Amino acid sequence: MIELRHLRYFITVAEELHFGRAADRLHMAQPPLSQQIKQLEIALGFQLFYRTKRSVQLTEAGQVFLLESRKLFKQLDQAIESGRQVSRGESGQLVIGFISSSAYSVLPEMLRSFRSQVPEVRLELHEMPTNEQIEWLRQGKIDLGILRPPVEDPSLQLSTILREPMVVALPESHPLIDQSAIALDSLSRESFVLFPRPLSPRVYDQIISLCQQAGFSPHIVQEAMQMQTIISLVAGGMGVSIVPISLQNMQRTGVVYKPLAEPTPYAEVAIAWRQQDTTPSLQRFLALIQTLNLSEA
Amino acid sequence: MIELRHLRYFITVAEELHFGRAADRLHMAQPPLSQQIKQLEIALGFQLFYRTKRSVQLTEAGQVFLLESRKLFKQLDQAIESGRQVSRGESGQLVIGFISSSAYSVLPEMLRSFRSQVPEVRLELHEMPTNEQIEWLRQGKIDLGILRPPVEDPSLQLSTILREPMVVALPESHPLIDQSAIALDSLSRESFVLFPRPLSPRVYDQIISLCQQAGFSPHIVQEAMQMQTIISLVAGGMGVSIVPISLQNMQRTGVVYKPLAEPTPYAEVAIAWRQQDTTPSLQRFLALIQTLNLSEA
DNA sequence: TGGAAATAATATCTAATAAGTATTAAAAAG
DNA sequence: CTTTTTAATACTTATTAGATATTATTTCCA
Repeated sequence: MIELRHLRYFITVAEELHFGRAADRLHMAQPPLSQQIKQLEIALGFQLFYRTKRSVQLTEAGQVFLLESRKLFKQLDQAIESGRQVSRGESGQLVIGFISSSAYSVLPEMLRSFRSQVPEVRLELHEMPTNEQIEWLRQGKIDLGILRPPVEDPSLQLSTILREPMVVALPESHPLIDQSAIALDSLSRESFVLFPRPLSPRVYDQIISLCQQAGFSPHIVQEAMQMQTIISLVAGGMGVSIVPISLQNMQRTGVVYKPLAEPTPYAEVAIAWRQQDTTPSLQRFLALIQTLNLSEA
Repeated sequence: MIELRHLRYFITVAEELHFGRAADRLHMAQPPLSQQIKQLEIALGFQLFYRTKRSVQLTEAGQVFLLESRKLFKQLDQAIESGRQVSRGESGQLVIGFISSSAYSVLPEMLRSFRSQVPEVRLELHEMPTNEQIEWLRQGKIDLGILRPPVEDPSLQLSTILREPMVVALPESHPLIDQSAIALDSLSRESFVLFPRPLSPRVYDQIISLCQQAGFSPHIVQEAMQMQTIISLVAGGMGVSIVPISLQNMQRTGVVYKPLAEPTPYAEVAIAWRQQDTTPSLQRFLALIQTLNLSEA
């Protein structure tokens, strides 16, 4: 079996063209050097040197193999170097999952500052709902999730990065449009467009419970996975909705957002990652998020 | 000291993500495998795996190093293969870059004699200007360049193979055609067709400077990358030019070549190759060129 | 829960093999 | 023709890769 030792020895002998001197340079005796070179020649299947009893010369094949061997060591050095760089977090990649609504709030700011401060790390982004993110985090398919709490899984670590108030989204033709704040009970006869409960059970239940307190059960005419879709449905007059305030950033025409008259529920956004997962890229991302004030985004 | 053994073991463990199974595949016991991997990590200076007591995962650095390690073995195989080929006398190929004008001077003779004396080496030829050849030599895309000095790069070796006088190229309808030699100042009102300076700054500057000495700055109406094109433009009456004498071999009708009355500048042609590059094919080519007398070509 | 199974690490021992020593054979130098 | 140089061979020693036995956790399942 060929080992790097063989190549190191070969290169030295090829440079010295003298077994004795090469052995000196390698801090070893001459006979084992001869043996190792012979071993290499047998493994390769061709002669590296023309030897007489007194002199040593490279064969043509030996010349070619010398160049290739040197290249090999260069490449090894480079492999080690790039490994070290990655281990120091000076390059590498970070795979991130995010909920669609975060694209209108925290995500842009996070990406911008990571890009500018850690440009050597490649980012890969996947839009997906919270429950799917949890699964992908477990399987190691993503390194970081931007999602809505709660997350029960104890192997995942969680940090809340944003608490945003919920607002009412109305079609611009709606009669309540002139009010500065909407009382919930004025919506008791309205059709509601909401996200499916599994997407964010906590926020969903908050909304339902608020309506209950206002004395009615909301009439849900349509569910949609994506916040964008919900907003589009509202714009199309399908109904009203209650959504996180950051959706305002979408600038969708045909929709007007109004604060609630009642004490507002808050929708939280958190980041989640595997507890044991300590890739340098991730560490840097987490450290950077600490420094950001995302609540205004 | 890192050995290929370490890399073989690492690759297997990385593929199995399981020390026990990896050890099986390697026909060895699990403990020494753990030890060798640990040894490798110490030598590299970074972790390759995240290990818990029960599971193994590649670190980011490990992922990078895995790819690099595989490349390394591929390159080793290739090194062995090309060594074997050479040893069987099926020695590979020689890739040559050449300036277009050499096709009318040194190149044909070089190729003919190499072909006849070293038929087992395949030749690959690329026509390209000097500056491009230098780049390709550096990148190892060509093994030998036939080009115009100067070449500054210290990693390249140079040998001049031809010094040829420059002559004036005139359209055959030109009034000066009856003169046996052309005095430069008689061209002060002429339109010139020349190559772009970067192609051969030394020759270009020589021409300009000669004109200056004759008391005028040449009026350059057209530049062309290829000497053939320049000659065609002259034949078409676009202007006159000053070109290496070997262009006569082109036998282009409609053009007449006349020596200069002034002391002639010489255009040199040289061969260049990587200093450390000593493939047998190249060596033979270089040796052969020594034996040729190209100055008459 | 509690115990069995799985799994990587550690400690210790054995065997393979790399390296060393002594010597030989041949060639070159004087 | 002797001395010196040099690589190869034969044999011994030292190193270290690998094997065995065991341990410490963790996971899985009853």
